[in-house]
Formats: sequence, structure tokens, C-alpha cells
Amino acid sequence: MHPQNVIGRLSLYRRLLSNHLPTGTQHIYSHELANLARVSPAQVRRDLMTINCTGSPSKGYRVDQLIECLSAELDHPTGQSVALVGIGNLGRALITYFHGRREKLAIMAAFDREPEKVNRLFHGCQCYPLEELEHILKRDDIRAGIIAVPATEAQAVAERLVAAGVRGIVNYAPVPLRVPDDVYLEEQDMTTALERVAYFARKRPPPRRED
Amino acid sequence: MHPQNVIGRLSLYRRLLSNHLPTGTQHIYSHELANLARVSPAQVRRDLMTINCTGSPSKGYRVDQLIECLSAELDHPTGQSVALVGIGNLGRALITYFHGRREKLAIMAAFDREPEKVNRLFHGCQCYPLEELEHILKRDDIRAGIIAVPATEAQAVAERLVAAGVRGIVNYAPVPLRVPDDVYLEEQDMTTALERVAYFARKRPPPRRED
DNA sequence: AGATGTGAAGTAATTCACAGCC
DNA sequence: GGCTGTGAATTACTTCACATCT
Repeated sequence: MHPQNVIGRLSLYRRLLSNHLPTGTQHIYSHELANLARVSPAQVRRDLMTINCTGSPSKGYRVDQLIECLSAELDHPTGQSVALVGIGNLGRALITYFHGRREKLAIMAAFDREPEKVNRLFHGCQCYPLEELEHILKRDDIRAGIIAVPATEAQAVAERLVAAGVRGIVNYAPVPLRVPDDVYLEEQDMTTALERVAYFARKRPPPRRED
Repeated sequence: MHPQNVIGRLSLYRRLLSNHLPTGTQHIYSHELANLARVSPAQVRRDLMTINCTGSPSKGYRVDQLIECLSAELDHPTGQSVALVGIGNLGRALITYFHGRREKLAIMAAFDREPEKVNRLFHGCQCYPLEELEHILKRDDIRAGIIAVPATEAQAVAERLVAAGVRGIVNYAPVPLRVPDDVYLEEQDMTTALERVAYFARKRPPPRRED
């Protein structure tokens, strides 16, 4: 099991190779992929090494083989389903964005407390009332979840997800969640991100506005 | 100028102290704050040390003093404005979430290419057509931006933001941006987050579904 | 000549552990 | 006794640099 930084970059490499290459590109050098991913060439080679992808000194890495190799590491062989809780603006953005994007990973069920949002299909994703959560997760054997509810509800939702068998959670609510050690948690805190950018924007040399 | 991990945690500490404490709490120990933030007590003490916050061995840290001290580090003395580009679901989620949340940091202008979204007010945030970007940023002296447009447009938007004087960017588009070294960039990649969670959810010991 | 693959070196981030204080 | 503040130790992560290959 590899470190999370590595997995994050592998996911990025795969997307870059799949979507951002001139059509017909057969081979790629570590420094080219590094340039796309905005990391160092040594980092790319080290990352690929950890999953036993190999290239040749003359041609670099074969793109198709690389995507194959990355997918073998990143994808569940028969596909994985994800549950989304919270169908607000953020939840809908997530559904829209992921819809049809990956063959082996899809948001298959969404939940919300508000009756007017549920029992309909949104971009191919069925929306259920929150009470159905345990039932649907068990029925569809869903092991990963996304929390996109207000901060006040996030902890309770996390606990229900964990109790229903979820082993990994992305949390978009701006409050750190408490989950058992063996459940993987990824905090995606919009507040922290913005406050950090504001801080560093301020600390950098000022722009020379030539006017 | 402190490392970005530290700044991220400081932002979190402040929010926890402001919003998640029983009313009337005057003092807090490092292990209590650590527990809320889900980090180690040594981490909390080290972080506070880097910004010269001090506590007393008997009482811990004074909450009001701590918030003061964190704000002195995190906030611009007279406030900072942020520009948002892209008023889709994600953009609206960001506006809604930040509205009125922080006194010294606010999304003050939003931009979109689609005419039906612009020239109106959304949660107190004025929406402008994309062409106005340079003009408004200069007028309001905005130095930080959020990119919430589709991947295909993200790089072009980034370049316009930088040219208009922006020094820090949060990027929600799922593609790494190329910006000058002296512009701070925070990638908030939803795809990476979800693929990583899917990976670790899979690699963890399976849930024992008792049925 | 210019790649890859990788041990070794270097850096950054976190935790330990304990002196000093209340 | 239990806390803070912090040098030292540890761990994690990244880059260097070079033997090797084509």
C-alpha cells in the first residue's frame, strides 16, 4: 500500500496521459510527463518505479502501457461505487463532474434530507432520501462516500456511513471528522484552501501594476 | 513566511476556536485543541510556537488571545477581496459558503462567460461578464482568485488572473495550471481526492458486514 | 547522447522527551 | 502532577547523481 501523495500523483498522471496528450502520442519521457504534472522528472520516475512501470532509455515510457499500469493500481478490477450525501450546489457539481468520467468509479447513489431533491435521477445518479442510506449502501455494496452537507450534519453523516460499511470518505464540510483509524479520510476544506491562498498571495512580492 | 501546512492548520485552529467550543470556554490545552483538529498535541504546540502564541502550564492557552494571535497572522489588517471565475454549481457553492463568514476575507466579484449568469447579485456578490475581469480586478485591487471553470478554460483564466495582478489562486479545475513561480497556487482536485479515497477504501481491511 | 532506474543524500515535517513552570 | 516550550530524534518525502541501457 503506497503513500497517499504517490497515489494522488498517479491519479493525475493517468488523467494527463488520457486527456491531455496530442492524439497519437505513443511514447513519453519522464521529463515530459513531469512538465504536464508540474513535478520533477525524478519524482515521476520514482512514482512509476513504486508501481513497477518501466520505460526504455531510448523511447521513454509507452503511453498505453503506462495507462494500463496506472489503472491496474488505481482501479478496482470490477468497479467501485461511491455514495454522495448532500445534493446542494456542491453535491450537484460533484455529480455533474464525475458523470461518465471513469469507467471503474462512479457516484451511484446520492442522499439528501430535503424531500424535493430526492426520488429523481440527476445525471444518471439516483437520489434517495437520507433514511435509505444504510439500506442502499448495503444493497449496492458501496464502500466509499463523499460528504457535502453543512458542517453541523457532517459528523453524524460520517458515523452513519462508517456504520454502513464505508471504508473511505471525502469530506467537503469545513469541520474535521472523527472516524475510526481504519477508515481513510480525505479532508477537502474550502475554507483552509482559500485562507491559505489569501495568506500567501499577501506574503509574495507585490505585483507591479504598470499604470 | 511559514510553510503551507502550518498555515492550513492555523486556519483550522481558528475556526475550531471560534465555532466549535462550548460557549464561555476561556482556556484550552494543546491536547484539547489537538483533539478537535485531529492532530497531535506536539503539533499544536509547535504550530503555535511558530507564530509566538504562548500559553501557561497551569491554564493552557487563553482562547481570546489565541484567536487574536491567529488572526494577526492569517488576516490582512484591512481585509482582502477574492475574485471567483466560473458561476456554475461549484462557483455558487463557494459563494454561498463564504458569504458573511469572514470579516477580513470575502469573495467580492464573480465572473462568467454566459450572459444569463452575469450582471446580478448572488449572495451579496456582484457577477460580471468575463471581459470585465481585468478592469474589475484593477479597480478593486483584488490579489487572490478562485478558478471554478471547466478544465479547458482553466489555463487561460489563470493567465488572465495573473496578468491582472493576482498573486494567489485556488484551482478547482481538474488540470494542473502553469503559473509563474512567484504566484501561489493551490490545487483542489476533486478527481484526485475521490480516486485516492477509492484506492484506500479498497486497501483497508474489509468491513465485517454482520448479516 | 540522452534516457531510465535507483541507492544515497538531502530536505521537510512531525514526534519525542524532558527541563522548567504553575 | 500535568502542562508548556523546544532541542533532538525520527520519520516521511523529494532530489541528486550516476551506473546502465539503447
